[in-house]
Amino acid sequence: MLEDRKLEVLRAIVEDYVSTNEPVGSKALVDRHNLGVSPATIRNDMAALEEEGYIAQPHTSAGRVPTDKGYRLFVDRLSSVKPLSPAERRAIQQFLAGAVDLDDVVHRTVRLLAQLTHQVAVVQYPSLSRSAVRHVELVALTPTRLLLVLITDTGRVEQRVVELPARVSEDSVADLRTKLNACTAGRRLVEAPQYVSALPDTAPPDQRAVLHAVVGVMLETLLERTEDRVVLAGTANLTRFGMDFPRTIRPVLEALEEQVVLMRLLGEVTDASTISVRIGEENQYEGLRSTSVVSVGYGAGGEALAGLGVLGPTRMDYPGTMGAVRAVARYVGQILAGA
Amino acid sequence: MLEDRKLEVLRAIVEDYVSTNEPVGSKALVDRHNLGVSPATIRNDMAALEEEGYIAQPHTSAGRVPTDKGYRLFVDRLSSVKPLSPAERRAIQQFLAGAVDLDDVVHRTVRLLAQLTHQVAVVQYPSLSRSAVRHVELVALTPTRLLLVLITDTGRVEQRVVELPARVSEDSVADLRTKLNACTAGRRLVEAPQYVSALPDTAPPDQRAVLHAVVGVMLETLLERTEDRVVLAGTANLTRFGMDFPRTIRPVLEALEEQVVLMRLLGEVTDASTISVRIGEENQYEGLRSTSVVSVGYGAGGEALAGLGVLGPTRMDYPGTMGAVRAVARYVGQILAGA
DNA sequence: CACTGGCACTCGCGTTCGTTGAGTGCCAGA
DNA sequence: TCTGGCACTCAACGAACGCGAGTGCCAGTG
Repeated sequence: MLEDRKLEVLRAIVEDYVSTNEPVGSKALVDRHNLGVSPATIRNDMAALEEEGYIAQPHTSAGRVPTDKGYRLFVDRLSSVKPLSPAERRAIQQFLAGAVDLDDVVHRTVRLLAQLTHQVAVVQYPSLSRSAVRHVELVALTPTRLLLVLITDTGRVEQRVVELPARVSEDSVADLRTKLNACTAGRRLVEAPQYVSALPDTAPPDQRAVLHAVVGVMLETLLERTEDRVVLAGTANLTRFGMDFPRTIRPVLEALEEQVVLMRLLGEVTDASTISVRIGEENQYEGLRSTSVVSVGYGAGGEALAGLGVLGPTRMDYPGTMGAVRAVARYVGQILAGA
Repeated sequence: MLEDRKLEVLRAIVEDYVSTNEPVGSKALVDRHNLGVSPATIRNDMAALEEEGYIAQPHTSAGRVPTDKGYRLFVDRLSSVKPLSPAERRAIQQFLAGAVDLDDVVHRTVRLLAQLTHQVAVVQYPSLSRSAVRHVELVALTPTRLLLVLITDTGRVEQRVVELPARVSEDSVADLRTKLNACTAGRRLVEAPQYVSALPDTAPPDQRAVLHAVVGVMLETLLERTEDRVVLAGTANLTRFGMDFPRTIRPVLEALEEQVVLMRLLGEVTDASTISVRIGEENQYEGLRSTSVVSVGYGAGGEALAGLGVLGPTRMDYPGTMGAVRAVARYVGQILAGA
């Protein structure tokens, strides 16, 4: 009974604080939510909650504000993901359906997510390492220069120029192309290197040098840039924080410029069905200690190819944000599966 | 004589204000620059400059601040582009030389520019419309689906999926590929459509439908997305404005999210040798009225393929910024010419 | 005629200081 | 276990005020 009400009070505090952005006091609490008790009673509960570290007061004689720990409890036990309205779903579907290629899908997604959540949205390109080779193309630019184009089953295209140690004929380019495709098509990108690197040994001696060059670049493409690209949108939403400027927003903007940091925000996501929420201090990166990150994996099938999510103040509408993130991830998955 | 000194005073005001970010008064002026006259004399000059609209005072009994018109005069007549130090040049060259492909060049460039100028940097991808077709590749994904890959002489690669109305054999794909290349290779992208669109008429009737589909997508690729991609970096530098938060930075961040606005910032650039400076109110877009944009064209040869530049407060180190922008544009041009 | 020193004036900024009011903790009583 | 009452705390607000940087104007001088 007592425990139950305390949790109810915490939920009320989180909800009020999120919507008003002002510390919430005992009086306001009983007014807005019809708990059947007096302010004094609530005050006792609040004192207990503070004792346990779920809420805090910015200064004496101010209302209470949820702590990171408080939000955590709220997310884990007091809230459920809020589904989107049918109208919103329809809008998402229509917006994403208009995309013409992978680039377009990703860019549309990130903008959509930013608009939907009014926060900073981050979308990772379907990662090379988890997708498979659909086709390898070799194009002779000059007799000693090839363009290697790698196409994955997620529609991603990587290209590299290969400088050759010797001239090659159109025929041997075609031969090379066939060989490369034979040993990589359909393979996961993580597996591909072992097959590719064995290639030069099987070739006639006069082709080895050329093959080596091509294989070298191919391996480089497969390994080096396995998961680099991230797109973001909605940074203007950062200004909606009621927060003080340089101390808070500056480091966040700086963090968002670091590809590495962004990747790590989403990188740990592997499961397409569970939504990950990292709140305030739970974030690794120091500049993001005052923000929360809601992310989820997405992909064509059941397994996640990459992550997407949003970043906002810890004072965030978690149920709504989680709903939007989940919905967008699903629709993107559908689009990718269809394409 | 009098005119000369007035201009000197204006220059001094701009320089002091840029470096201190505080309205500059007559006393401080004679102290810091050794003009051989008394503060009272300067005051007269300042009154005249204010009368003519080159400077203004934020409020009575404060020092003077340059107006947009003042900065304009400063840029046009009182300053010269400041060349970079040899060390900086070396750093630029080394940093850019490490790039592996066009994407990498662009991303490195934008980060470099942001770091060099401590401002928001914007770099446009070499525009499709001004570059030429190097190669067209067709890849059969399934019997009724082709991947069209368009490679330009600037290293840019565009790809599209083509859904075919009928099954095609490998042979006819090869045939198609040859035809497409024959009629487009080496042509400017702006010229290409007229050659491509004539293609279906010359083909045997049984190929027409397929050819139509391919040509349709090809034209779409050539026309629709002629100049879309822009990359930016250094938004965190916006926080270095001493400015008040929501009123100033918010609209700027919003503007920077609009691809269209960004494109227009650089879009007018056509000449690779002259640096364009747009100051405050000179900007078309309303949200950027408190900022200045320094931009220049860049390209492999003499002619500009695209633009790059930086955006910052009107209170900006124009000579230094112009120097950095110009230098970076040159080196990028070299890299592109070499690749 | 251009420049200078002097002087009165303006006004933003920072400080101080009192007031206000929301919110709290605690306690005695139902 | 809850409630009403009460004294206390303290951030926020606003008025008052002195400071000082900076100005405009003017009479005087080479």
